[in-house]
Amino acid sequence: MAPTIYDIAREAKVGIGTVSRVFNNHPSVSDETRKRVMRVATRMNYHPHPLARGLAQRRTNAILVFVPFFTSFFFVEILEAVQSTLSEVDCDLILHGITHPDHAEISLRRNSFRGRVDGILFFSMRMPEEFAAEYAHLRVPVVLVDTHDDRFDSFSVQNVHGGMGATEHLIRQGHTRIGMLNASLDSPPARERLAGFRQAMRDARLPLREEWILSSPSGPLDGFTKQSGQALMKQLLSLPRHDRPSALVVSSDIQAIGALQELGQSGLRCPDDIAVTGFDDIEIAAHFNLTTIRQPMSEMGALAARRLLERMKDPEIPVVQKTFEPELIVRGTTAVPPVKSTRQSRRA
Amino acid sequence: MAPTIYDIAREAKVGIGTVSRVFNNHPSVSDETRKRVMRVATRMNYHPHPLARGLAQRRTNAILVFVPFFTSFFFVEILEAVQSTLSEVDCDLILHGITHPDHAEISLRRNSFRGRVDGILFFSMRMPEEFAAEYAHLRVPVVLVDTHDDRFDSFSVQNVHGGMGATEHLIRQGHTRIGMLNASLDSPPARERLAGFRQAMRDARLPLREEWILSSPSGPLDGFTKQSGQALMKQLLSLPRHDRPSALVVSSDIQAIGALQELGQSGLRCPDDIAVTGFDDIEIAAHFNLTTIRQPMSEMGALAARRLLERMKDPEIPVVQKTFEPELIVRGTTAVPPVKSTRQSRRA
DNA sequence: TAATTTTGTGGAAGCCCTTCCACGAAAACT
DNA sequence: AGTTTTCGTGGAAGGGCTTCCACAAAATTA
Repeated sequence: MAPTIYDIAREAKVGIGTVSRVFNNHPSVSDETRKRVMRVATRMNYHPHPLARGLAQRRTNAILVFVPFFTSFFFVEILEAVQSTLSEVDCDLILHGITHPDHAEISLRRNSFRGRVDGILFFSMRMPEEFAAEYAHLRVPVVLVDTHDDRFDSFSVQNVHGGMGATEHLIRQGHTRIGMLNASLDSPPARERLAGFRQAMRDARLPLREEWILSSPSGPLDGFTKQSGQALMKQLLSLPRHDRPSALVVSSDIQAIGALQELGQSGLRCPDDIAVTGFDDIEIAAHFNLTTIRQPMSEMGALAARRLLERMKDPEIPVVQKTFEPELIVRGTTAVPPVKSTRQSRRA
Repeated sequence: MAPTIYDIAREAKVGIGTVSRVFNNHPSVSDETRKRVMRVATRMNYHPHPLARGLAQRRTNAILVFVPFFTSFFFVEILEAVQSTLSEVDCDLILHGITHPDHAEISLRRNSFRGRVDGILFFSMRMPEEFAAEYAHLRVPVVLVDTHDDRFDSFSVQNVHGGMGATEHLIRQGHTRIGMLNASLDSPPARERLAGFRQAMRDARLPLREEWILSSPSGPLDGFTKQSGQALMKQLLSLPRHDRPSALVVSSDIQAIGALQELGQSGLRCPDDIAVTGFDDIEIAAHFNLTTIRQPMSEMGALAARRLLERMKDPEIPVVQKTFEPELIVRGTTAVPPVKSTRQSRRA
């Protein structure tokens, strides 16, 4: 069997405490002893048992990450950032990919209570109240990203500004007849993006045409789907030609892509007939040449992970709520009509 | 603090052994006692400590998954499949996303030795020999996916057949002047795909023009990158116009996309000037309308996870090497020139 | 030189479980 | 009736570590 600390102690002719101290970089071990222990440990291929260590130290060196699998696009980027931050402190990442928001609860219940992990990183979903209350009360280190709760640190993007930014961009392009295709209003981000849109329109004294402001019904993924985008666009195109907007703010890239497809199938062109903006800047947005609002997912992931580590060190630090400014990424779907964009040459 | 088994035993007026038995569904506990213990446990919100349990049972209920982040495209799909399989048995997934193949070694060294996990799932990378030997010797349950080693169970796609399939498809389309843009020959899959290409060409008695068979130099990701595809295409296009192939088998989608971009920038059209096939069927392949060879990643992930669980139950079961037949997905980049494909309408 | 402080070390106790052995009571047998 | 088997249970031992207290030896101070 694998050697234990006792084996090393015996071989190196020291006490077990000393071996432990060597492996924890405790200062009060003489250089000579330390070297001797290390030599024996290397020879015997000794590695401290993580579970035993965790049990004794009352920590696990692992955090639980809840990500929705269905937002597969940024989530890779996020995970990458999170992991690279965690690896600096040798902390494991236990992944719980949630395929349906309701599963989050089950997943939380089964895991996470006591000692399994030292902290939780929770992405893009609302944490069920039962757990939120429990965690807040027990001071379990929890950090939220792309979602919000007063009781926990949270990192999210300024959705209102994003909605405004997209709208203002279209206005600057000369559009005055602007509509919005939104996800379900059940989703806080969707509501915020809509608020930004309305605000920008009001600020520019442009008319808000309610029949141009369409939202998904509540449904899977709160309507952040290609199907939803396609359906909403179809609904919009049922309006008579002369009574359509010339530009649309869409509440997510994935919906925008659905909308673009519908547009294409109706023989309409983007941006010539209708300009479109997305939201998120997911990987394929660039390939669709989609103007969009970028969320700094990677940055948010890294900062959130770092924050979680701090909170694990000291659970009493005050809660912070940080918001990020989204960034407008201008591409072909909002090119000013007269100027021919270069996207024509970029096809496969 | 959180209640322990002792607290429950005291409250329920039973011994600790009994409490433990209740939580492990041990049969020899009377119904009455079981109920009483459960009632107390629920009231006190008791949950067994996973680390203590792991230490005592000598297992962790966790497996380590190594995935290359750089293949971000399928990896989401894989993880989803793996996790859904694991969740059936309440096993945790510790994720090690590798950003660079060399990191795998560091990651393996730090983790995985002894008790941290019960098994390892290793994707798409060659396992460093040092560990392979160690694991094989110690009978650590290891399952490989999209990579191969005689000492471990492995699940991978028939790359040779994939290469042949792509080539044969082009031949059926009427192409006779066919080349290949390959990743680095350091990579076994790259070599196998090339072998398939050569085989198909030989079978069809078509000439193999070595100057049309280009491979990436060894480098980052073994040349499975957009940059590599772009560079190889550029190199190919440096041939005089009349001396170019009319179709190219490319060893991965990501390279194919790079190649297509280069093609576009040179004012050439696909498939009219040069037809292209990819490999993998990553998410964006569909958006590029890329004909490709699909790997059943999700299926492989699920089967691999299941196999790992079996091996964890019984490490002595014989090693199996399963290969999957890849599937040809025909799209626009190999459309027969005369027939106008529908992809023209599908743009944004 | 004696008294004090510092340095390095050993190992018991404790972290929270599981598992096994022992044992009394009840049930099933002579 | 006594004897054997079964059932349900208690709790010690053990899993491999950390941490703290005690203590001897060495270094410092008076």
